[in-house]
Amino acid sequence: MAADVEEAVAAVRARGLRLSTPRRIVIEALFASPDPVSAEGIAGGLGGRLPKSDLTSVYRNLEVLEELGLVRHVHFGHAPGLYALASRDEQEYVVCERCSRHVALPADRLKRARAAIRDETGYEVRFTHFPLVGMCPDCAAGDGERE
Amino acid sequence: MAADVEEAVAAVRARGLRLSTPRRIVIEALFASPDPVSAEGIAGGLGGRLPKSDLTSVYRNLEVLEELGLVRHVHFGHAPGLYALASRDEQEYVVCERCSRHVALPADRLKRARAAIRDETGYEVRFTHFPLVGMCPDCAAGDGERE
DNA sequence: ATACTTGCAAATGATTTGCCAGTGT
DNA sequence: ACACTGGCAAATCATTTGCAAGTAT
Repeated sequence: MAADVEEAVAAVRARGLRLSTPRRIVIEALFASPDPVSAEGIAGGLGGRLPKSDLTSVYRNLEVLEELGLVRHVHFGHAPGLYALASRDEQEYVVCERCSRHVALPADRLKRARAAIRDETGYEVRFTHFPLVGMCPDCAAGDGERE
Repeated sequence: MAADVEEAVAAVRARGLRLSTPRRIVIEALFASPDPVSAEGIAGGLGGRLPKSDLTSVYRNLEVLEELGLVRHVHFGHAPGLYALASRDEQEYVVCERCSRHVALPADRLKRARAAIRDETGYEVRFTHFPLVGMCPDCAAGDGERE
């Protein structure tokens, strides 16, 4: 479901939405970023790789695309939300709250943890929208780095 | 470590800090709330139970008390941060991202999940500062409620 | 007396909303 | 043509910062 820009564009049209230039740029930006990007990053044109756009429109388009199920966003700690293609963001994240280094994990890598949480709480959790937070091995070992 | 207001006051003094009226009120508010409260809740006097205070001072005092290790705060989804006594907040939380219902868990209840995550990622995670997010049994069953 | 604190105003950062002009279909 | 969008300014929300006046020790 939406493996490239044209497919995403088609999905947008299929829902009766229009395809304006700013909207197309947002879509392209998402396909151009291997990692989740902030709205500001997209508005800034990914640092020159794409035309800049209005930040408000970027937010509004991300919202629309998220409703369509094409986009999703993650919150790393207190940082601004980061957006990514839903098709690509089947990953879960763990962030270090000391050095803010983060690791992306394939979808079912934390199956065991999820099952343990389900057993204990009844909740079906995911670490996609709000990632796991903790200490990375280095910071836990005592020597914090970065940030 | 700080089981009642006077002990907390003593801890503050022991670190060479002054004990002003606003600061004492923040401490009392934290002891008076069984659940985590927002800065605004404290400034509002917990709805009449305590004198109101200036929101800025509340934030500043919470910050100081957090540095002393007396206080800690949790982020439930996008909601404002909630503050609680560190001695009481050895709990971890699971929130439902649909109905926002949450459950507090005793400190070691998620031991297994934490261990699984440590095995898979090397990270030592805790669900105290940023809680677990997922779907509660009811919402997962299809019938969302509240909010 | 002298730092530490307060309280009010103003700044900040992320995101949203209002509103009217612009434009895709 | 007409509803959907864009862009810019202004609003919001939670939190922080500046700074002069107040006060605990």
